[in-house]
Amino acid sequence: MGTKERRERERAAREQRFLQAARTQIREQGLLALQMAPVARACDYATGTLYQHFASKEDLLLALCAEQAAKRVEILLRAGRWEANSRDRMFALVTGDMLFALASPDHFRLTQYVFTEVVWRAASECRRQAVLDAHEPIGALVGGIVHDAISCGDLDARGRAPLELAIGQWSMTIGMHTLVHAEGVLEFFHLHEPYPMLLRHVQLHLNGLGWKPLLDPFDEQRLQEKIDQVCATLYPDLERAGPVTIAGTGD
Amino acid sequence: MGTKERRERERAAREQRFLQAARTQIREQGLLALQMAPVARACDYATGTLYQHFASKEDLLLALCAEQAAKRVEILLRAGRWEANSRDRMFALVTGDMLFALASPDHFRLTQYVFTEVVWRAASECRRQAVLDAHEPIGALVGGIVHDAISCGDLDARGRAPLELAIGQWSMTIGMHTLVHAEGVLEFFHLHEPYPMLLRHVQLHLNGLGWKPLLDPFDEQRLQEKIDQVCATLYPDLERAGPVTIAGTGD
DNA sequence: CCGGGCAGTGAATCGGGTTCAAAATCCGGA
DNA sequence: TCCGGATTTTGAACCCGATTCACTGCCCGG
Repeated sequence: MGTKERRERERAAREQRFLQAARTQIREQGLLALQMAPVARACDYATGTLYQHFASKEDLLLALCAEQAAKRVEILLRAGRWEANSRDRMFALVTGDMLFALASPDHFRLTQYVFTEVVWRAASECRRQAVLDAHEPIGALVGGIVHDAISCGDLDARGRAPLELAIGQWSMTIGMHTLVHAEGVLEFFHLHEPYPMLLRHVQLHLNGLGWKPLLDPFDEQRLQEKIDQVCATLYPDLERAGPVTIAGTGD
Repeated sequence: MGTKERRERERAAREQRFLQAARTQIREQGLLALQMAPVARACDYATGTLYQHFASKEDLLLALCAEQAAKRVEILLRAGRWEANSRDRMFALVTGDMLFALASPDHFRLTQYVFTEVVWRAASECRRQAVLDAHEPIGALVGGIVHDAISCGDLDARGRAPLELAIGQWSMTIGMHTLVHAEGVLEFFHLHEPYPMLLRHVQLHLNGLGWKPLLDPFDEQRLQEKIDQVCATLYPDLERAGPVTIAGTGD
């Protein structure tokens, strides 16, 4: 009988509705104002029902994070599938991440919050695992690109594992997301256009690794072309207000 | 009369006691378990008195963050004063930050939490400003080092402002702190010894910038010497369990 | 020595996450 | 179709802890 199965499906659908409602509430009122009862009410369920899906408020936040992470992964996988040299694919990965961050600022605010000791600890073990699992493909993807680079001679591993070589890019990207969302910090130091700077520094770092073919990221023209190419080829759907421009005056 | 002045001094002293008590409570029970009433009680004051110093719990957290940031700045300033070439000073800065992070893991967990939208927004405006002000010297310091590098020819600015050139290092460092404190993430990707990797990637990035004198960070011997030199010269008091080692098998 | 004001107090208030006993619903078997 | 036990849903009550505020008593200038 398909009864059990149908139940299961309905339950999953309801969970989606809850997550959707939470997302809406966060978008409209901010993370700070998220409350459990209104989320349940918005879906025409009692508070208690919500707790059959999520062990706590933090648990719900992790679930939200995992769900959005899946979307992010989907974007990033495009870079992995791209028919281009290894360096361009690695760069495309960071670019995709940047575009996703610009398109979904809420996701990174949430992620930042979720990985905080206080929140992380307050969620259930299995939910934590789900968040990690949701991010796993990114590691595999990055590892794969580095591996390709090494085996085709674009990159000399110097005896290091793929992820050890990629962690510089990774932490730089995460750090920039953090800075962008740390309200007031960049303005305080008179820094603007953080993401274009990230792209430039990623190229610098790739050069430092000796990842061929080298590219001079201070050659505005070349760098801009590269970015435009990646955006147009892989992420035509993610360009919002306008294209990303490297420009900047440096004054 | 000195009455007003004395009052002021006593008030400041009390604030210190509150912060100290909060720090102790966090160290012993974790950030999650911090409660206002016990902090007040621990200092033999009523809850209400605590609120004469801090507008909210989050406000207290920001104050704690600002206070610890001052300590961090103190450490980092050593790198600025060091009689060494610009590149070594920049590297020493990141190394100092790493040592401070290892010595005060609580500080970075707190900082990560504090810069979160939810917490940041829940603190008072002037407290937020105080946190930013506490970090300002770091920007000045970094800017100064980059500036020196440019003017003595170690680094070609290519028309960029000092902080625009340093933001790569900065975001990489922040990102690594974030990764280190995101429980379970590094283990999940089988990455160990994050800070040695950070130091290596910082050197790689400096090479990418063409910041002279270049150094091959895959030359274990050389890199280790550099690290040892910095630690011994500038941070002899911060080496805890043992020296930082680059080693790593790369398998 | 007196009185006004100012800091300190901690019990009461308030808000919101979480629980759980009762009510409703479902479902397989007669 | 109807019945009774199992399962799910409900939402008001509970609990915890941050925050407030009416009251207390101390300090200081006159």
